Amino acid sequence: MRLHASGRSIMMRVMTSNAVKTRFAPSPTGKLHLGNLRTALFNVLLARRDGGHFLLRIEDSDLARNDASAFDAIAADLRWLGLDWDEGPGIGAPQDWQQSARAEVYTSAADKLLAADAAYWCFCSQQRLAELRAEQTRQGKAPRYDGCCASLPRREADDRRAAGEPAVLRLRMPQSGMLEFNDLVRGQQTVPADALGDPVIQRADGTAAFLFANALDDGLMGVTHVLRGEDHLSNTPRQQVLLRQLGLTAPAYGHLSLVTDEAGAPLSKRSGSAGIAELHAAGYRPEAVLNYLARLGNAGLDEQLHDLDGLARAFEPSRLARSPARFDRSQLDHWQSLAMAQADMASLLPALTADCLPADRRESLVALVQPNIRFAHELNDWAQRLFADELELSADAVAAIRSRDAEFFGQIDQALLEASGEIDWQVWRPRLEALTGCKGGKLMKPLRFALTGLGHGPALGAVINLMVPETRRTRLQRAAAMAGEADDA
RNA sequence: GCUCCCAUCGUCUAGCGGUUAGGACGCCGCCCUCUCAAGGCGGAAACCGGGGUUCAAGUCCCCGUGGGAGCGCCA
Repeated sequence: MRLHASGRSIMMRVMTSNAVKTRFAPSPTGKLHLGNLRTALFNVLLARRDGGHFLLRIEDSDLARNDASAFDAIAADLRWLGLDWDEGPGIGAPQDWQQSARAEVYTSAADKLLAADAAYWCFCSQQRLAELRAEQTRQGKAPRYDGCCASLPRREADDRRAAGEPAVLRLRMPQSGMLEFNDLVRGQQTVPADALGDPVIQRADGTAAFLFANALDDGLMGVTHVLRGEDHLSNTPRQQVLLRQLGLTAPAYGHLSLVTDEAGAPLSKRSGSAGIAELHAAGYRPEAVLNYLARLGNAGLDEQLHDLDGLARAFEPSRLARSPARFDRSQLDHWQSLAMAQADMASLLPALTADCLPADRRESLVALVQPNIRFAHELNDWAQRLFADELELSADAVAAIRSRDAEFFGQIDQALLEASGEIDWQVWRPRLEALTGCKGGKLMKPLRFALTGLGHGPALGAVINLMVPETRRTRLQRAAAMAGEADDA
């Protein structure tokens, strides 16, 4: 795996000393979708707002599902959007941010919990657990561990383990009372303690379960604020108990509502249509995606396109929506249009790959059509349209051209021949109107179609100036021929 | 089934007891323009239902309904 933090991130790390630290902790099991990405973004915004750090932690403790290419894809997506991390891949040792490199950390914390009797060995077979769940479900009760092994004497448990009997480690949860915490976005939360069973924190193979590794790392790494999906809401009390037993400070948690697809169904790792890589490939600009996502389920921002710092300034977790938010392509497109309108030349030129135009007109073309396009690849359509030898004419174009006669195009062609260099459309338009006897749209529409094949586009005077004179002639003569045919017919 | 979360225009949302229920995207119309885009102006469009509390409820409470999550040796 190759991961590098940007220079800017390293600078941030050195220059900031604020205690706030947020994190994004994906497991490399699939690609990021917009919901994941929004979670990452919100954590970045919170860190930025308070001048804190953002940590990218790779949660690959479950080795079987680890996937190096997924890992790279996640990093690539985040980097594309400029969501750089101050701590994580590319910075320091893997032990600082990759769970598969931290096995000893989890083992030693597990030992501590065991020693404090905050956790216990459970020898229940998977079969027994399955039967237990089935029975509980049948009785209409919530399926959860019944505490069968909770009171096993430590001595006996140790003997059974020594004898090679497989066992998992479970965390002792309070049996009664209420578990409370204050959620950054949802406010005060209360869960009855008896609704929660004792969760497995270490698997039989000795690896740490998600609940455990995730909370422990937050505590150990000094994470102060965690914004995560609402699917973790009910994990929170367990993680808090866990950290308390270890004497670690739990971060403040805030739970974000889901992002659903356009049909209202939950986004999955398989939702290809809303995948980041797909949006990238489709030509969406990172600023557009960022500005759209920053407002999804979030109010309080103005209608301007902002960079990360601008978005961060107005970020406030308690203002985040608690209800699910639906992905809406037309709103993303709106931000894409704004982003395109404000894009700078340097970021647009690489997208212009068509080679049918003179090198010295590349920038002029971009400047001319930028206000008319939504995606950079459309530059190539315009390049073809204005500079290619061949121009395909639609039925509409043909009809518009045939609405004038051959003389019309011939006159314009001849007149334009006399023009040298830049033509001043303020002068030339009235001149052509007088020459052809056609005013306004009667002149412009057929001319536009003859020259570009389209009925709309940038100001025609500018289009004419940008075009190569020979191409202009070819097209006018072709139009004259077509109009002539119409006369004959 | 149990526990928890959620519910305002099609969509994203403002609203934190008294509002002509506001904005944005999209849509429609007009203006501008050769045209498109942009911009300007205008329009259609919402409080899930039922009970309370209150002089007054989108706003507070309860019950429904609908949606979602969790209840795993997944993360």
